[in-house]
Amino acid sequence: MATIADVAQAAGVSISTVSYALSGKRSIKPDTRARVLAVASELGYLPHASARMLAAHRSHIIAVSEPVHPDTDDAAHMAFAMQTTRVAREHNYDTLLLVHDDALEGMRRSAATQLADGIVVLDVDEDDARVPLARTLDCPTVFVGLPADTEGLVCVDLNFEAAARQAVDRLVDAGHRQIGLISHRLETIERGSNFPRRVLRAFAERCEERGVRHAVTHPNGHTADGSVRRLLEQLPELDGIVLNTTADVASSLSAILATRGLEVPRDVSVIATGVSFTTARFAVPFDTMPLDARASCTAAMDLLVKAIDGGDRTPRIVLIPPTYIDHGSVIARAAADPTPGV
Amino acid sequence: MATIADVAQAAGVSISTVSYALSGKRSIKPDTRARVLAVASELGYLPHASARMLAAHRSHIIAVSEPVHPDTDDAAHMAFAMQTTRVAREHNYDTLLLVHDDALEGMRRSAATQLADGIVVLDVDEDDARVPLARTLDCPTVFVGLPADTEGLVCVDLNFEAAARQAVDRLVDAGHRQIGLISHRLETIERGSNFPRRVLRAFAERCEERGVRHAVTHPNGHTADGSVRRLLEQLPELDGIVLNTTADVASSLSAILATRGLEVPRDVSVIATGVSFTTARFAVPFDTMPLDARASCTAAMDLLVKAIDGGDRTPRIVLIPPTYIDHGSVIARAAADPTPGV
DNA sequence: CGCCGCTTTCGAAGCGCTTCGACGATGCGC
DNA sequence: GCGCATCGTCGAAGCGCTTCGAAAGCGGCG
Repeated sequence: MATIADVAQAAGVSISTVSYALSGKRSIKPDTRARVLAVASELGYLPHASARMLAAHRSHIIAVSEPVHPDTDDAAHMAFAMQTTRVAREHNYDTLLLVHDDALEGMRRSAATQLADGIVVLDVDEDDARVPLARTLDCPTVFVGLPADTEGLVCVDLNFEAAARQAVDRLVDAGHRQIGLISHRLETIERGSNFPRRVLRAFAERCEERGVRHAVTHPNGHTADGSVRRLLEQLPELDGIVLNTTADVASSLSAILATRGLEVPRDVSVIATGVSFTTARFAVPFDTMPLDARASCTAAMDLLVKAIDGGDRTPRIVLIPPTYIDHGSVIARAAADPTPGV
Repeated sequence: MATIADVAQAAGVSISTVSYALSGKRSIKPDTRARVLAVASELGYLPHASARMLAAHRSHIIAVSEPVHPDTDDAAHMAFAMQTTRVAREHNYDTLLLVHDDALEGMRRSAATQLADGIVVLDVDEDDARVPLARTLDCPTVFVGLPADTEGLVCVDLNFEAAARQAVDRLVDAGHRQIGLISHRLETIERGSNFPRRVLRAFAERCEERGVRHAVTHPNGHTADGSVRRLLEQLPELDGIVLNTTADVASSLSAILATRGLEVPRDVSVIATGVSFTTARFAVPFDTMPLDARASCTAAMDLLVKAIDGGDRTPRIVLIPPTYIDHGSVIARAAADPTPGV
């Protein structure tokens, strides 16, 4: 409730001196500055948010656009929203949450009213309506995820292709010969998130390059049983599984393999790749290359702050290299063809 | 980018006339008003957020305090944060997300800088540090959840006691004689959320009143197997289960009962009560009395808006009556003692 | 000694909006 | 026909802050 005028009066200086003492934008004699700071903290002075915004042409607020579809993975979304908020605070920004139908209108509104200094767009679809909108807004915007047309945008995403390739390489290097990919449900893929497709493509290409048999399946429901059955039909000697799917499907995998007498990693090695859940607490923990909300949001916020404060709005795509976390779910296989070498 | 001065000039009226035409706070001649509105929408005029805040002493922003613990149920939290945001928009408020360690400091800051007009406190613990803080803030605050000491607070919560009693009554009325409650993990309860305790107490009391055998168990991990075993030890003729637990435990229940030859509802009836997940897509959908984020947040926002706009800050506790959703997981039992009546 | 340049501080002009008081114009009753 | 109430509009005073330009004070140098 104390205003800058109260502080100025109590410290016996002018309002502008207080302002400069607190912001450090001009040099103030050290003892004056100390006195001002002491008085300010004594009075519990905090600058009035809207007055500061109005005068400084900066709100220190970042809008977070977070759409919610029926098939939304709430836990994953939560993680991204939370991390965005946390990282924003580290840069001294607050976050305004824009959800649902309001995601578009909210972006427009918070940009036009200059409520937000910048926008973070989460859960980007291949063909996302927020892409053309962002181009018209004249408000720094960072996309977390990769739309089809990235012309003029700043985007951050996990390098899903690298993650898929690395998973294949790990398995092939360890002697696996028949590798299955359990992907996302078809409806999810059709709805537009593009990373499942990127994983699909990179997985298949890498398997071809490395010359191993491979197959892909999409779960129907919330468990992996149909997927396992279909994989085994195509790959009778299935010895490696790459997971790029939801938590419920992944967590059901061990038990379902067990019903067929298959044990992880004794009979089948498993690697999760580009997934947003942690596999550490599964009955059998899987090796994983997580889609790490913290890493993505940190990178996104760095770019956004650079755009806001530094005026650097050059379009760019930042692909975050995947990290491999070993939980022991991959073991070396004896060579499939046991003819002695050379 | 257009300012109110641009609109005024284009419409040939003064700034204050534009302001009144748009806000409706004074009467303006209909055709003047129409002209102003036309010009405003043509110019795409939207009032500058901070200028409006500063002049009107109102930010139209509500802070949402959402702590995140290690054992947080992300999906449930997401639902509450999203619903709060959605409902706030219906009242023309935006929401600022305060998470984690910043939950306390953020409340203080957004109140002191008058960034927020009001605060919604989510996931309230029995002994929540945000309670004493709220009492000092002089910023309208609504708690979603019930702390131990509600003195002077405005709180909204599901009537968990009524939900527990109603679940017991349903089962007893349908002839069940041995009812088990699967509660939350002990660590969750000890951490401080109080609704599990309220359910425990009301469940036990109601069972006593109705004169049925009952038992309570807390899961250890993420499935219900230990809980089912312990319930059956105490209640060999277990014929009804009340669930007030997490989604993973609940979703594992049918399969675990099946391993003991028990089928829902043929052998055991099940009612979920005060849970934040939906049971509709379970293999066997359970009857449920959901902890409905939408209902809680709507009620909370109504109270908050009343406090902000109407100045009505009278402390009160609003308990939301539970709704029973029938999925057919409860069937009538033959009377345990089959002596023919009268 | 006077001038210059530096440091430190101050005054005042906004930022774009809301809102209060006032003023001219119009309509009514007596 | 005059006074009075009412309606519609306007001007100006803020809201609390940032920031620019300038003033004041001071030491050093020619």
